[in-house]
Amino acid sequence: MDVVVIDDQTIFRELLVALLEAEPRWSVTGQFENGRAGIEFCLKTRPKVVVLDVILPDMSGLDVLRELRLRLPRLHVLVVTAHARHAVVQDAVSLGANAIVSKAAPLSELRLALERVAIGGTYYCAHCSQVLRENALEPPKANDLTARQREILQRVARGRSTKEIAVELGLSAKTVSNHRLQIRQRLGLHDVASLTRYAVEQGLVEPAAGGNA
Amino acid sequence: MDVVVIDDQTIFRELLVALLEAEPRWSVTGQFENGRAGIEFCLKTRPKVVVLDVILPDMSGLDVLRELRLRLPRLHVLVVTAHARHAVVQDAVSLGANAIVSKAAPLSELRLALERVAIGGTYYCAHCSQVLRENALEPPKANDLTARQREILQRVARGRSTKEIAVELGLSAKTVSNHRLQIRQRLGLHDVASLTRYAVEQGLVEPAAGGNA
DNA sequence: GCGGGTATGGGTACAATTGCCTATAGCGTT
DNA sequence: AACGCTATAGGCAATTGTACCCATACCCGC
Repeated sequence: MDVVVIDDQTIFRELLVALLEAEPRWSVTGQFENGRAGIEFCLKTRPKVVVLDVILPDMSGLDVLRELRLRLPRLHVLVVTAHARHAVVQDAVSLGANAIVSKAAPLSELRLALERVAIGGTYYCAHCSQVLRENALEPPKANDLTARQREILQRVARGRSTKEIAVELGLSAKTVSNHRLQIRQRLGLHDVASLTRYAVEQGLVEPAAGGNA
Repeated sequence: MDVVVIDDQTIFRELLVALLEAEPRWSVTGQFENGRAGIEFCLKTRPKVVVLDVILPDMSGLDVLRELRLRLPRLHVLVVTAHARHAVVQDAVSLGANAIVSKAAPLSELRLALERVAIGGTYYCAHCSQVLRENALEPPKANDLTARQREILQRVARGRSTKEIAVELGLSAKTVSNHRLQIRQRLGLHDVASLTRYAVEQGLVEPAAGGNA
């Protein structure tokens, strides 16, 4: 069974390839550390299975997945991810990943997922299943913020004080304070540092500390 | 040769263990996904070599390294890191890591590093050597932080309060408070949000908020 | 219309951070 | 030996953020 591995962590990638090559059932025809080269190779050689990491240097693994789905609909894609966050898992499934496994899952789950996708099945690792269930149960806005809240959060993550935000937005300091409380409760993050990292992750602010004071 | 592996990415860890166990020269006596359990095991069993990841859920791999160095000076530690940033590489070397290998390096470098540390040698992967040379050439920048300050900053960026940090490091809350003041003055960043983004940029913490399962 | 969520404001009390001062001890450099 | 830097620790006052409570007003869907 032909397999292509796309992951930028070379050691991880080579370890995985070694594992696969050790079993006669698998044959790794190509391994790549960026999305573009991996896509080109898949278009040319049409492997049966692709093991795809989410974090790649040139593009997101989810973008790779989208492109592969468009041009090779019958390809089986197993997504592996270091950070099995809600948004990532949900997006991967929505984009048609046949399987998704967290790198924090035991190796046995990865093996199982490989066998499943090889025969056209699907597999979601235990943690990802949990995430999917939570997403399905809770209305989609569960971990989403309103536009106003994002506006506030963005400024909090830029280091603005409650007063400054109030002036910038023409509000009472009390209103901003209440918004901040709402945000913290909704996200379950009760300190500025965690809120900031969340904002960085969501792309609301750039990690660069300087330059935008 | 007894080896202990400490890495929170289970799949990576198990792949590495499988690789080591496949060679009679190596014997993996324990594998752990957090720093505390790994340290306890090392203190009890005194292995020859520890393969240590920098990113761990409970504490930084560099903190683990410091503690292991204090209590088991003859232990050989091979540090592996997903983000081979300047500060991380420099700190690892300063703390006495016998080898440091980026996860982006080829597997062959990891094997080589293992063989070197097994006989008491050292090894720095190509990229890490490059980083070390650059650090050596450039005089320490004015806005660089001391190891202690980075340790504090890392915890601040993880959302820890001054009190919590004091308890974690066994210091007075006042000392931590003074360190925080020093850090803010040196970086010219006078709020937690900016400090957090700086820490994210420097690779001291991951942007992921909350538990990064 | 009525309930739910959002946006807007206020009050109050407590916890935490901040800014600035002091001081001692260790460590390496000159 | 003297100096500078770091790490340690304390005091004190002001500011800020937090966690609760409350109210009004708007809009949307049932």
